[in-house]
Amino acid sequence: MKQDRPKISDVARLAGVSTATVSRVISNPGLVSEDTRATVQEAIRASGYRLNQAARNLRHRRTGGIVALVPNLANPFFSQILSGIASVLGPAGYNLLVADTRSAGADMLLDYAEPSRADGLIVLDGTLPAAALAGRVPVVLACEWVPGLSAPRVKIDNRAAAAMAVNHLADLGHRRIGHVTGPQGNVLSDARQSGTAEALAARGLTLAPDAVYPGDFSLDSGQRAAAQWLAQPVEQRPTAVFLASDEMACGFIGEVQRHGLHVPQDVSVIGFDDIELIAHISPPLTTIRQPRAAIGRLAAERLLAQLNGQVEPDDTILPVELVLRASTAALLL
Amino acid sequence: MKQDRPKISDVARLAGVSTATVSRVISNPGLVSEDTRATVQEAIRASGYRLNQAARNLRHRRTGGIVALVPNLANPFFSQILSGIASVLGPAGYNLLVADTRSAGADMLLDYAEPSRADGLIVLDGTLPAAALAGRVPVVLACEWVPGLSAPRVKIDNRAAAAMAVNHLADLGHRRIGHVTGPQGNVLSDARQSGTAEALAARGLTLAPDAVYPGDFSLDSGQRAAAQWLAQPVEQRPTAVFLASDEMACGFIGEVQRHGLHVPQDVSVIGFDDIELIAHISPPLTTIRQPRAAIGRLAAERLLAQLNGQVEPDDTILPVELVLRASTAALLL
DNA sequence: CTGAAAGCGCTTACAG
DNA sequence: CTGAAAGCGCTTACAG
Repeated sequence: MKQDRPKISDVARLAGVSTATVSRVISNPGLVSEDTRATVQEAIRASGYRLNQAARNLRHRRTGGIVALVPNLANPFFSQILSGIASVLGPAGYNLLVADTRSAGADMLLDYAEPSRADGLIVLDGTLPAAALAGRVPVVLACEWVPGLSAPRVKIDNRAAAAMAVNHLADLGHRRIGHVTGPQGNVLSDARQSGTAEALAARGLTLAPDAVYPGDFSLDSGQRAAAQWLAQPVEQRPTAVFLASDEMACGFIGEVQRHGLHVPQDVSVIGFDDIELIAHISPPLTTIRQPRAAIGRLAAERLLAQLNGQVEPDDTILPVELVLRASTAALLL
Repeated sequence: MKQDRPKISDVARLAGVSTATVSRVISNPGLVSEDTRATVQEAIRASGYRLNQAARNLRHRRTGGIVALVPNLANPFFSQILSGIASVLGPAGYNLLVADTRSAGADMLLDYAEPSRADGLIVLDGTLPAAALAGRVPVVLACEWVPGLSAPRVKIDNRAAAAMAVNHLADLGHRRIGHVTGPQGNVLSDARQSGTAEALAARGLTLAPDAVYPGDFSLDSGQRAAAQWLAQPVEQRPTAVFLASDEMACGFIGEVQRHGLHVPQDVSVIGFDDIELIAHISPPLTTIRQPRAAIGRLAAERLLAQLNGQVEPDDTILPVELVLRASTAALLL
């Protein structure tokens, strides 16, 4: 299209040196004498030369890109993680490519795990097939993880986090405690549900089957869980509910309020994630905060470390935090 | 790293043909006889050959990537737009690269507008300098736009959308109508504020200076606006407020409720965007819906059209929709 | 229909 | 410290 883009040979001609020297001035100036360097730099300036990354990458047999595989790009939960990833990838000279695994086919995934496509992968979707990812470009798993795939993981302790939520409710005197789960087959759902059951058991309580409401992290599923809860007899239904995501908690509270009941008077509600908005709803939501930006940053750092040859397959577990707001209260006797 | 990745010459040797023929089988099979094609395809299969995109791109003088320049990746507003963009770019064989313009320096932006970095740009940040973007790779502006930069725009009619909001409030009998603005210097803020003033004027009402509250689209700024509103004398302050974003509306409502007042009884509130969550808060928020996924899809399509040589510098204006929920009500006399 | 050869724009041992 | 030359892995006019 543009024949005017100067290339390295144009600069070389202008400066009266070889292309090798120009290349050195660009990528390893220490190798070049001060005089030559100045001449070349002037020629670069004068010609308006800009490095062609694609050519350099081909030569280096790398792509300069890192792909983030996200289950659902439209879900705001991931935007802050991406933001964290971008904040370390950019300065390190890598492009961040994003792909939505829900809308991409299986063959697309294979393409993304191609060394010619990306130098590494940050996988945020635990439902991907391990086989498609194994033995290809370096991978880091963030938040979710792919069972059977050995790769560094950057995550929180979901069991312990769930226990934290449950203990908070139990500390407030609640004994009938319910749980709204994440989607079936999701590693996070499982971990949070077992964490819930274990924490209850540790306090002599049980997670009754009719106190477990199936959800899928979405607002709508939280609303449906509330409908189920509302349909139960008052003396049987949980007085406090731990939901595996803030979105669900938001949907739950909205539905409960729509039926004239009050949070936390009629039911205490605790969520998970600490997405920004839920601090501003009424009542502000008590929740477990996940350090999303930090997860993104660390995942990116782990991947860069791998690319630089450091081998560190250990998991990184980030701390969560109980954020107390107004949606939970002591059980009224 | 891996010496085992077969290249086109390996396949050629295996099939007993030239590399040119292999290349043709891959990218233009019609040019090759059926027999040869079968032999080559078998050799590809047997060798496990996969095309090296970087090399093809260098040869084609393209990168295969489109960069989306987002003001703030952590803001959920953009995730659905990105999702729309990704849904058309993927099938068209392009990678979606994302960059956060807030965290990237000015020189980084120049890099992104490099033909060696990306084949095109989707700009979602109207505050970027036109000079940095002009005369470089093809650009499409989405949502926001850069004044003075001539490029196709995919957006809504922000003035008309603001008028829609204001008219709804006026139809409910409100006469003192307030407005919480977006950030200073943002093209959307300006358009929505003038739309508000014009619509009021058209009905014989005015936008009083003390009924304009400065915001920046964020939750916190909505909360601050509410504090300002609460500090005004009851008989002077607006009975209805139009906020330039849902996040601000959410912050506004939360603060008003925290002070014991009720929405919409004490003040009607209408937002902008229709982000998912605000349908589930109490009261559910009346708002103006922006078709975010469609904006993303269309922006991507316009860009692909440009890349294919179609010239169409016209703007695409997408329709908005008034979504009636419970946060607005008739003025009580 | 097929092949030899040049070239996309860089980088880097290898000499000197 | 610098240059000539090969090569990263493809594609595509040009011949035949």
